[in-house]
Amino acid sequence: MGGIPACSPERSRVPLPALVAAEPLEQQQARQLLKALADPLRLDLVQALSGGERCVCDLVADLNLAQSRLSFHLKVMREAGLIEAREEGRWVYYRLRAGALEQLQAWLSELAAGCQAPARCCS
Amino acid sequence: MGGIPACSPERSRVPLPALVAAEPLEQQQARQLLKALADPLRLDLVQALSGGERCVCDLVADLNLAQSRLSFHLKVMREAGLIEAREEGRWVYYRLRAGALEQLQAWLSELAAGCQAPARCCS
DNA sequence: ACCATAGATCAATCAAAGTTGATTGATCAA
DNA sequence: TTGATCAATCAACTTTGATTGATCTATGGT
Repeated sequence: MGGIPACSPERSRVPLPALVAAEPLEQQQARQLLKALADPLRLDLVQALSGGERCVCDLVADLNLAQSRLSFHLKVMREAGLIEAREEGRWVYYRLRAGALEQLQAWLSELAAGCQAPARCCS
Repeated sequence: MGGIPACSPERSRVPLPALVAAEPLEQQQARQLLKALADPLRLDLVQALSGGERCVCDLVADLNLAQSRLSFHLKVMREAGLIEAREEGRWVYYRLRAGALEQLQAWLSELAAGCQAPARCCS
């Protein structure tokens, strides 16, 4: 039919930013990951995904929440690089990015390294 | 003069909640820690404290921010158990709680453990 | 072609966090 | 005692983030 399909902005399952391999975390990336984790619902999602990949419709059913709400939070997590998606037919499966978790651990580890130094006396 | 001093609510340097030893993190505690970390200014603070204890006046000067603003964020971090304070004369020194960082690492580690399981097919 | 389902997006609303400036209590030095 | 400095708190305001319901595109079955 007529009309050029052009770009279809809907269902835009693009890879998205995503973190690069096992590089040490930039502060900005760390912040996004932490923010993606620092929400009650998203923590429930992380928990649900900690056993392995799940599709959206499962998550909607298991956690008993509005689909648009879930979609919103998945997007936040995806954009932070905390999870990634895989499409299969009309379903989308999400899983945690183990690499992101490892990067965060490494980042925390560095913080902990020198934090016990005695105070420089002020004034 | 007259009047009972009673309790002085100002400068209430109480220990505050704080986490217990090296117990595994409850979801609620993890969330508080993550939220305490997931803010640009607080990340700068964490960075500043990662080299060791610092007093508030130093932090105000180094990061060049309003004192009340700093105080607000220190409180958030303190209540999350991410940092702890030590008073000395009219100064207050803050430091990162290494234990909290370790707990978070352990928590992340558990998440990463099983997250690579293949999808259960839905529908 | 038609309809049902999966899932993303948008606009509007509402709630939670952060910012600012002023004030207050403590502590210390002169 | 006076005055300066440190740091916590409060109230008013602004900004950010989450929720809701509606809409829209894909996909797949009939």
